[in-house]
Amino acid sequence: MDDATQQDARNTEREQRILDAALTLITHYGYDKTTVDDIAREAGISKGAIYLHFKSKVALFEALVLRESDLLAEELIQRVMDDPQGGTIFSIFGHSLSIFAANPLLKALYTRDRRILGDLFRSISKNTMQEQTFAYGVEFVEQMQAAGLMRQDINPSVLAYLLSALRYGVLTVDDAIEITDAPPIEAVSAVVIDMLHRSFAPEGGDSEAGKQAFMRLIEFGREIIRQRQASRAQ
Amino acid sequence: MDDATQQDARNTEREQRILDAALTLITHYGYDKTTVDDIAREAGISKGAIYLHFKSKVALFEALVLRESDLLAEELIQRVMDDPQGGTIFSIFGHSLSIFAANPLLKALYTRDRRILGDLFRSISKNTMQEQTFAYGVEFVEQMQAAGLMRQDINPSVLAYLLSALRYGVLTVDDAIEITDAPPIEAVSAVVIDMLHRSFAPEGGDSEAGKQAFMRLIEFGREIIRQRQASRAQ
DNA sequence: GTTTGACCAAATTAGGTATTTCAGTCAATT
DNA sequence: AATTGACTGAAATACCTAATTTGGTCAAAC
Repeated sequence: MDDATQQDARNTEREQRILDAALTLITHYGYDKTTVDDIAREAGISKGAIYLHFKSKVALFEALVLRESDLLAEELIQRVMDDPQGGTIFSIFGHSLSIFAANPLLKALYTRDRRILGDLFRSISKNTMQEQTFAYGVEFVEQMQAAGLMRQDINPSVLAYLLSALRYGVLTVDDAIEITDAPPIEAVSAVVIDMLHRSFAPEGGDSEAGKQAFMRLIEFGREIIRQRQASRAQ
Repeated sequence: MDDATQQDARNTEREQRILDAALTLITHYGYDKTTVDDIAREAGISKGAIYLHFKSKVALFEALVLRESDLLAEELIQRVMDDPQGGTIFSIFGHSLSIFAANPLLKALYTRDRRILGDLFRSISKNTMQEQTFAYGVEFVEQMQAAGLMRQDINPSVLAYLLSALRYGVLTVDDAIEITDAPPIEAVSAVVIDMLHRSFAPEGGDSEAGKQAFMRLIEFGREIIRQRQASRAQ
């Protein structure tokens, strides 16, 4: 390993340390209350050094979101592939529920949680947020229906709305409604997967074409991740 | 009709006018921004007259919630009884979704919408809100399971959580997530009912015992309404 | 007997100023 | 060359006081 490469590795390592620090502080105190100085101290470096890696506080936050979002996507694919009953779009939905629930930053982003996003709540557009959070829009549902992964006799905009509502609801009810002893998210996800499968899986079981479409979907997801990582490395 | 009765009728008529005025203004401008004077003017009477009917602004609001909540319960029972496919707990859930979505005040109460509740957000406890909004808690689900109206092989606290999340999500997603051309709530409710029925109805179709339990549930609801109206009339 | 609206105290808001905080820079240090 | 932290201007916050609003009352009007 030559000097330049070693230098590079140390650089990325420190960048990750900065992002780790930012993640801890922001998810705990919120974006507004977390100062660049706080992040630097938590990462064990000076404030100036932060600016050797990120051109602004917002840029740092965006980099953090990208990192978390890629990690989540990778973990999601991993879990779906590992799940013996995982070969459906509904299992993707369910596993993503679990993972989102466990990721305070992306959960806050998806649910537009002002307590954590602070001022960013206004400045980041709804679209930006959803791009990073794998929304289930109408177009997506239509594609799934066309690919034979979802029942085609259900109005796609109704189904898309229902999936969004379900996801948003599971991630946010307990903020608004008093829930005595909330069940573990994994248990909820499992029931959700079963429910969606019973209700919206195409009649007649898994077709070979369906499985292929599912694998194309996974591959497509991986491709997106690769592209984003490449464009970030420039 | 003697004088006293006529007087009484005029009195209730005016009380309803006040509540109508309050409903319009509060759902439009929020509780804080709506003054007692505003309500009086909208109802075409003086501020003093308001206090002949309600001892305070909060008492007026509480009376409004009770009225709306009773009306909603009556309409719900009506719709469920009118629906040819209405004889299940899931149709109650679905119809209540539609009716809640169409009732800005109770929707705001259930979703704890600060924009409408204003200061009341803090002063009204979570429990009070839910009492008036027909929550689907664990105990309720357990009762439904015991009565044979819901599958018994599903963890009641998971199911209760899921139902709450679904309801909360459907009523609030569009506040947080960009939804292009949201479908009509009736269409969503229909799909929700079908989904819940496929997923959580007991195996083996509607039993006679199930139907009886359902009718007991309806009768129980009516009884609650009667009691509340009686206690209000004193 | 009813209903009104002027009236009051309490609370909220407006407006303005002093103080502090903080993102971002860069000369000095290592 | 890499890193630091004192420094700066802009922005947010705290603080104060004056002005306004508003829930609730009650003597006067109807």
